[in-house]
Amino acid sequence: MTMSNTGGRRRPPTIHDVAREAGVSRGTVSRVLNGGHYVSPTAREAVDAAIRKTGYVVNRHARSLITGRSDSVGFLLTEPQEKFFEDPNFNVLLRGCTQALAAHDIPLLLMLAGTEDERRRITRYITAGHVDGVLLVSSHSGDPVAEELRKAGVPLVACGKPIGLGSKVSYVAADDRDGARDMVRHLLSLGRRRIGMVTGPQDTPGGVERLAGYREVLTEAGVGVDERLVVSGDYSRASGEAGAERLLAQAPDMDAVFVASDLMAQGVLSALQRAGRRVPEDVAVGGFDDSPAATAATPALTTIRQPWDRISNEMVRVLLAQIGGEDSAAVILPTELVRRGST
Amino acid sequence: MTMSNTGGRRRPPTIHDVAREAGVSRGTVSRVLNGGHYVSPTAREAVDAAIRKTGYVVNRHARSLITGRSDSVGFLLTEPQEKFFEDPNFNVLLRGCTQALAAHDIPLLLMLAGTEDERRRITRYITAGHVDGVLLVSSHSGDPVAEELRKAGVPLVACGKPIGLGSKVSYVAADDRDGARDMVRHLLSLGRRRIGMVTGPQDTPGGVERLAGYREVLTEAGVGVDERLVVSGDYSRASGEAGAERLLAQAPDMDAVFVASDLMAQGVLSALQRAGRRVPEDVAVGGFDDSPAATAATPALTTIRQPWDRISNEMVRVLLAQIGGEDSAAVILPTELVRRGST
DNA sequence: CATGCTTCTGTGAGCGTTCACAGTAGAGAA
DNA sequence: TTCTCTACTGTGAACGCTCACAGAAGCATG
Repeated sequence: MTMSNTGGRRRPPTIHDVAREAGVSRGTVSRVLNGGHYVSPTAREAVDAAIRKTGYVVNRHARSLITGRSDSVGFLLTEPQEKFFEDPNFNVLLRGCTQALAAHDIPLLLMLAGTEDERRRITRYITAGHVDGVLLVSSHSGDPVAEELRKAGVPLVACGKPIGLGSKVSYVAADDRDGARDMVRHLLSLGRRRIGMVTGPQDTPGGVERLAGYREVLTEAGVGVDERLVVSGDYSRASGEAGAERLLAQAPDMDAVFVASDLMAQGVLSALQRAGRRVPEDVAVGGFDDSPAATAATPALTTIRQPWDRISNEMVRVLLAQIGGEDSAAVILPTELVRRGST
Repeated sequence: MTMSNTGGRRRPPTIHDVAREAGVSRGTVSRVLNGGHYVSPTAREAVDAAIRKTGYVVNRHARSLITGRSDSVGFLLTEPQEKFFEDPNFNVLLRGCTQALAAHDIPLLLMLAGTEDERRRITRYITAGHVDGVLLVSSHSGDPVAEELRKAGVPLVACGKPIGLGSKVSYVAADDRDGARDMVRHLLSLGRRRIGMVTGPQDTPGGVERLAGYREVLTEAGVGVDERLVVSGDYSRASGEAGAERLLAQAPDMDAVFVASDLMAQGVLSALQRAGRRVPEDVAVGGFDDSPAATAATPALTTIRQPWDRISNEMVRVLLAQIGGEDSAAVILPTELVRRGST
């Protein structure tokens, strides 16, 4: 037994201790630790045993000092944080990324760039090389922090297609346009022809794409787009409610509505109910996201599921590849129509 | 093609470069960087200028290697993660801690101990000294990870009083018992006497304390506790709904109900509505948490606000103090009754 | 026998800091 | 003068690791 200190500070074993214990040199231990080429089976076994016996864990600081890598990545949120922290999708994303990184033994550093001061601090922290790469949640256009990171050559993967940034930024996104197309086709297949839409904000890629999908399908189907059937929202419940009211006023004959988020769709349901319209009999309602709000609503929402678990996995995969020297990449993942009571 | 120097990898300036630029030695630069005792004004000025000019940022790995500190802390969640990531309180807590730490220039590492594998990895990571301390979210009893960290002498601050752990673990909590007392007193002051309760899980400190407060006030007031008026829930919306149904069956004359979380209270509202009871006329409903669910409910919930922003700040303060060598501490923060339409 | 190749191992250097210590200069006291 | 004290500065030695390189051993080939 090594000397033990009651409940406190014990000097952790170093690679040196392991080498001595295994009867080999530091170099051999290091080789076993990384990759492990050119190591004899006997040496490897001895080292493994010594590691187990001593409880050795590599000192990442020492390693980072020489490799230049930090073996950690940042999860950067530059959006207004209240909004995102209330968003269940964001939570799934954060959780998914943390777990995907954990599988590679890479810790995730949570970075919230709210105030100007925080933005500066975080930018410096990242460009100084204290993380190897950044997972970026900042879908809206013209983000100065992201732009600066891009310029500094920091490996970067955005969630959702970044609007403001140069084309060289990697991103992973759900196929918003195709999802919207699916939903509108679904509504058409139910015989609806006066299909309204409550859009998302038009400075976000998702908002733009979902509207585009809506327009495309209606045009292709020969139904055409009636601009009185299109109103804009900001993904909030309240804006869905307001949007539905405007739609009912502008186009009382509306028989379906595609809402760009489930949360807004909840608001739409309230407004329709207040106006005495039955869902789905009078008006079919389609949401987007498949968030908890979708199942909590009455009736439960037909919606488009975004593959958040796959998105987080892909973001991590692409980021690690980029850290490894590969080129930037864009990954677009398919969505899925989930049919429930509202259509 | 490999990533070339077009916008990327330049060797960052070291303390050496700064020293040369300022015409002083490494030691002096280091002294300016930390604390800064025994540095002449001229030297300090020269160093500051050189730092600005070179854009120097300290290499944390090198620093950590010698100091033994990592200047980072972990935010550890050992609970089932789905549950927590859906909990708005958890999000506020995570955000608050991140920001409070950022003010000290300390990054937060998010650690999710879901699978057995992850638990082992995280325990090793932490006990190896890769973080200086841990903010712990694990209110339920008998957490093996937390216990191991405590034994290893890792600075630890829990959110909510940890049940299973030894008394030496620091924690910060809202005054659950006092909050519950406030709510029940409030209901009594409205003239209600048949006050039911839907409790939280009894293996969490919050669940226990809220029930205790309920019992205390009713006993003190001479009303007494009718066990048919007490049912247990698990903080989920569904369990609130089920609990209300049981209460209505066991005690149809119930004229108020204290629900241990807002989410459950939402379920209670649904059940009461279905049973034809008006809120608050027939049955007054009091929640706990003041989460978004409270204002989203109809009618809006009277509830007990937990001071989550203060909780996160205190957790960070206590943890940093403990890392600095101070003793463990327990901090209990007052709650606040928020009156809305449901009472 | 020398030469080359492959597979494996040990060694010294050095990554960028901090820290302990030694040293210097100037002021004041003996 | 000489000594002491204070205020400041410079210098090696670490910290624990990886990396490049030099060697050693085993085996086939010239």
